[in-house]
Amino acid sequence: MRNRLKDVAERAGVSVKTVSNVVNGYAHVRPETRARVEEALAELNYRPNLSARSLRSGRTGVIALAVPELDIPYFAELARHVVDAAATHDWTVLIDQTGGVPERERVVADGVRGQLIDGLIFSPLALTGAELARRADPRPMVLLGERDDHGPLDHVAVDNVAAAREITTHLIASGRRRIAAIGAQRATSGASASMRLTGYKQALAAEGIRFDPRRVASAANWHRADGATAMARLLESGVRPDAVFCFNDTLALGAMRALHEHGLRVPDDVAVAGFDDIEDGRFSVPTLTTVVPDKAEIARLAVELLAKRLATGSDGAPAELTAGYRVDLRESA
Amino acid sequence: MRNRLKDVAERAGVSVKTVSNVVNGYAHVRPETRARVEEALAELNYRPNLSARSLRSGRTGVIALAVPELDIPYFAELARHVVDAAATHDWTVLIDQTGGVPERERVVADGVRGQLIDGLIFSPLALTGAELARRADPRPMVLLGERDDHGPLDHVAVDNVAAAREITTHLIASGRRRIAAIGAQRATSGASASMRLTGYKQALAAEGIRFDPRRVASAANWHRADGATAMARLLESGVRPDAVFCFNDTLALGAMRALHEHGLRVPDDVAVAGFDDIEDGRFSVPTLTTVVPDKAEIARLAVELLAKRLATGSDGAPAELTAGYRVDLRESA
DNA sequence: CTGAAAGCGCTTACAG
DNA sequence: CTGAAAGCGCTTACAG
Repeated sequence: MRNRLKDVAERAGVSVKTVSNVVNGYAHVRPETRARVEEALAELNYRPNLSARSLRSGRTGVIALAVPELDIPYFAELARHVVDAAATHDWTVLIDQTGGVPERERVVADGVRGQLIDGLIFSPLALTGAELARRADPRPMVLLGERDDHGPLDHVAVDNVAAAREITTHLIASGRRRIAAIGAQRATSGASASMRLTGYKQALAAEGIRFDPRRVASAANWHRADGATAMARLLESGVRPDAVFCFNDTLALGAMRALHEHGLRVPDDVAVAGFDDIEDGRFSVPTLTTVVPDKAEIARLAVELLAKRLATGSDGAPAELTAGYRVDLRESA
Repeated sequence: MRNRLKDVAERAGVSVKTVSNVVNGYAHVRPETRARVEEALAELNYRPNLSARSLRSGRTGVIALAVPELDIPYFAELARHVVDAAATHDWTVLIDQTGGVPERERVVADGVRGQLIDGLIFSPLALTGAELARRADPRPMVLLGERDDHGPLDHVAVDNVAAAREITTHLIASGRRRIAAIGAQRATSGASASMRLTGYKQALAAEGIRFDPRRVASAANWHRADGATAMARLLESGVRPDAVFCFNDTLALGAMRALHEHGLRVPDDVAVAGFDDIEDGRFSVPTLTTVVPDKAEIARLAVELLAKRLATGSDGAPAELTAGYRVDLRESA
């Protein structure tokens, strides 16, 4: 059974143009004509061929979201919000996982998708702002996540320095002095790590606590296993923290696990704070004190930025939008 | 800057056909010609227009994965494996979230995507096998998740009854007798719940333990919050379980939280077992004993089934493939 | 308010 | 080994 516009037109006894008008909701179609067309549309179960439509119109109605990994809860939750926000524009979201691997990030930035997508929302880990700026793909791209080197690119972020400072200040205010940090990374892996480290240092300085680099544990990745390893390393190195600020929640959950294995209680012996507000942290034992970025707002702003570029043909100065956050005090600190 | 096949052809001084041959890797192009074309391709930064290509070929190279929610860790982990498996076929994956809402599931099954996708991998919750079988979309679809009523449809599943029986038997073998179950659902929400309940009952019967319906708590959804609520309800109802089999890991994590809030220790007072092997359960305190379905195999089998349909033009009897699982004994039971 | 026709960029028989 | 040309299904000026 064929069911092209042409077949519908023949069945309804009108021209292809008229069927197209009805399908696309244009006004100025006589009610009787419209009814006949709609009947034919239903009878043939007509579905527009999106390839043909986009070949003609230059738009596919598909945007891509590229994140390091979908099974990192933060990105899964973010993806869900992006899908929801995109739905308000009738856009479909195609999800790319880069693994944070430079080569795969480059491929994403350079538009491997060919003309499959209208635009890209990208959370890069490895690529620098300069590399991103000289991408070969002309389609609009919105960056997610904090960067210190963003070139002339739209981007949406949360004030990571302020948030990290605020939650560290809370640890200090609750009487902790030997505060460790987990999650430091070499500068190229996005800037979240360095900004959260900066906020941590600022809080210490403001309260007159000397920064001790031995209390900072790096983590190449931010999975639970990395948090557990880093915490164990810290404990076994002789540093005796009474609190630890983990740069994300999965690190924190891993750190809590390691503390448990070392016979230490949270928060009695060591207070633990995270960043991201993933669902796990609301049900862990103990529940996790964390920074709650407004993920829905991040997604909404990113999608709207893309919509604006798509509407204006990519003109205009790059936008730098900031989404809100709050610190949620729970049981762990 | 235009960069169609035609522009490349003009620059290289050959016909469009020859450029197409080079782009698509067909043999029989003279080396000098190939070199000239490749140079022109690079100079113009040529990207094929996927809309045009698929309008012509009838294939888009995109498959869809439809799951209830991406921020349910099991589905996020599964999605990651599907994306990986699809990559081996050079396919891109577009992800749909249905929320388990009947109307949205119907829209997915009936192929709203128009001709955007070549096939669909679908994990339905609300739709019955009969409803799925009479879908309006001719493109191949592979079902994920256990069903008792699968019509003539390809599907990939894990033996849920056996797995549930096995983990419940472990609880009994470790000396528990008052074993509760959390996660029962009315039949329409997929069949995972009813199959896991069946396996649970079979294990009790095999060991001569009377089934007590008061020990079964239902959960409309399977999030952590639902597990916590169900566990609390069970504890407050006067049932005094010494173990609980939760129908998935997020329920189990929520249940452990509720047990903690009621001052009960896991596993000393109450043993807890889950299903799914999400990453959280490997780092929770205590770590979670669970059924480990082979998610990579599920994804691989589903993608291969789709590939086969796509290759044979959808002919052939429906396939019913079973992926493996194992029970992983950890600290909670 | 409706129709006939061009053209989006590609692939693919068909010739040569 | 290479070229000229048709056609995939749609949208959109252009006529009427």
